[in-house]
Amino acid sequence: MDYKKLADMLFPNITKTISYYEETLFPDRGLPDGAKVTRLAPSPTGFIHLGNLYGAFVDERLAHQSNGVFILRIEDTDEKRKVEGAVETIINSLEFFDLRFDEGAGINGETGNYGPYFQSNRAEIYQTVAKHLIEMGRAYPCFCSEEELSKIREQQIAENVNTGYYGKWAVDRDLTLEEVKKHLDNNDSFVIRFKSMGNPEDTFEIDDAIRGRISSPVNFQDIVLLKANGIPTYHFAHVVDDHLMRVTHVVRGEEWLSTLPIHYELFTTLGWDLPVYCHTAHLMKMDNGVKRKLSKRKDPELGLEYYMQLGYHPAAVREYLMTILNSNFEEWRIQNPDSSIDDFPFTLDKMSNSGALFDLNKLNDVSKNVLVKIPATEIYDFLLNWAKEYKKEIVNPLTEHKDAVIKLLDVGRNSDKPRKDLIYCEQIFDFISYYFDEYFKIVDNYPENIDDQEAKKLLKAYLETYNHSDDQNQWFEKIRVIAAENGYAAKPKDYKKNPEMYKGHVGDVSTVIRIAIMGRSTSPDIWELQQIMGEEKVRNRIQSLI
RNA sequence: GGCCCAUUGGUCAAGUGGUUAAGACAUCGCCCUUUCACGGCGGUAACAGGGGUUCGAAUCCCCUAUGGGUCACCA
Repeated sequence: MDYKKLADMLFPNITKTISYYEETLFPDRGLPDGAKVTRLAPSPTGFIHLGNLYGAFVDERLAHQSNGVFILRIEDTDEKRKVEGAVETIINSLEFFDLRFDEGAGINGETGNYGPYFQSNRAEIYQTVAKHLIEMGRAYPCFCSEEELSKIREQQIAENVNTGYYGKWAVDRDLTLEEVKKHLDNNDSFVIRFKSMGNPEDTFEIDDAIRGRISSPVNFQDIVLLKANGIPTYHFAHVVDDHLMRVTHVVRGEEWLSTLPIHYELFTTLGWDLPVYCHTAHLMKMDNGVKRKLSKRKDPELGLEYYMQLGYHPAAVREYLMTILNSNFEEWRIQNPDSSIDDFPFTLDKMSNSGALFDLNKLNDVSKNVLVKIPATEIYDFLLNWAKEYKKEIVNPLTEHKDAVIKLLDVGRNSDKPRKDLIYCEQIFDFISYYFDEYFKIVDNYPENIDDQEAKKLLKAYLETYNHSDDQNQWFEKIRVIAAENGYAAKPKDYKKNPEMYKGHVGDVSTVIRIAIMGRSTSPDIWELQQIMGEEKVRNRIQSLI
């Protein structure tokens, strides 16, 4: 068989060679030792989720920690799945979470010398490599129709052998030049298949940077390299692109583990070095007592949009992700409370290889601790930007009362034991919403031992002695007096000792006041809040209840 | 079904032949305290099961179970 002739017959217009690409167009990057080149390679379906972010974070850290390069490559080889505007969505989402690309697809076109970065624009490159494989006798055209393929499949099932296109089942494997020519003249559509030399009995071993040594049977399937439209399958595109883009580390989900043998055979057949594979575990979720993979249909918390809508701070999400990415991160964080997350020495071998359960509780806890370190003015800006996008009706109130809001956000945060009330925007706004008259609502009930009449009496007394310029101590002493005068213990300890002597204690009195002013039975310090709200607002709220 | 991967408290997890089996979140109790939050102290709670190997196994091997992935001209 004259493979060269076959190759020219199939690809008469391909005149470039692999070495042209390897040496002239995409030469070695000349990066310092240890610099890692990684890539995020999403398909433009318009849906980017937490799992993507998780993997992207690994790519980003690997590249930027080693002075390497982080590439965005768009895997748009499947026309059916393309979604308009998806690339913009992907870039915007990743940027929101502070993941920056050095190279590849971008909002304003591509940057970098190893493009194009859209696979749909790389057809000539793939065809050059395919042609080369045909010349080697390791690829061939296959003219089988879908019907023929499913017929083969049926028979394999009937005979109880492995399904697929391989060995003696690969009927077009040894077509003669004349047969190929006849098909071509007939304008029959065809794909290019890889000619596998693998024996299903053989196994190979490979080191995965996350999972360690893994072994599996070698590939023996003649998988499709180029589809009928001349566009490559994922397998072929992965091998060609990652080689030519000089990618050193391939980070991808564990669903790719089972096709690793294909990639292994492709790389070795072409005589190319394998990248370091890093197969990440899936994010899981607890559902009715069983652990299962997060699903984009059933689980809104998988979508990045979910966190953006609730207004989680990107730094909090990153921080949380890092805690599940590297098991020693939390320990490091305790020792380096004020360091940037970028200073943490992220390593692949500290990554778990079993699926982590996504834990909203933990995210919230992490978020509290992240936000407590962010200045109130910055939180204000973040809150405002969030509102502009997701809760427009509060933009005006927020802007009009900017100074007060900043103070409210900062209450109790500037001490050795700062309050950690702030988690995410939706919750933060709720937390301070009582300030705004249009959102103020009485949601909690007075303590059980106090009825409406009693509450009115206490509030009246409070209003009569209220002096807005009292300091915190003077203010609270007055409350103790009111308590005592009305039969409440001025100190909770007194009440505890002799509960039968009192109607309650000073805490009950302050609760009544808190409810009158804030509408709820829990809040930060009343005096501080009153100072922020101003005398008029305080007096009005009390007045309206008596 | 074949093949591959995984399995330590409710969750994330440390652990790589000898540990009282860490720590964090959650939970519960106590303390601090005018509420809440913060903080402090303490408690409950785990090596999926069964066989080996070994003086000794969470750690090595085998089997079983469970969960996950994959078997496309999708990625």
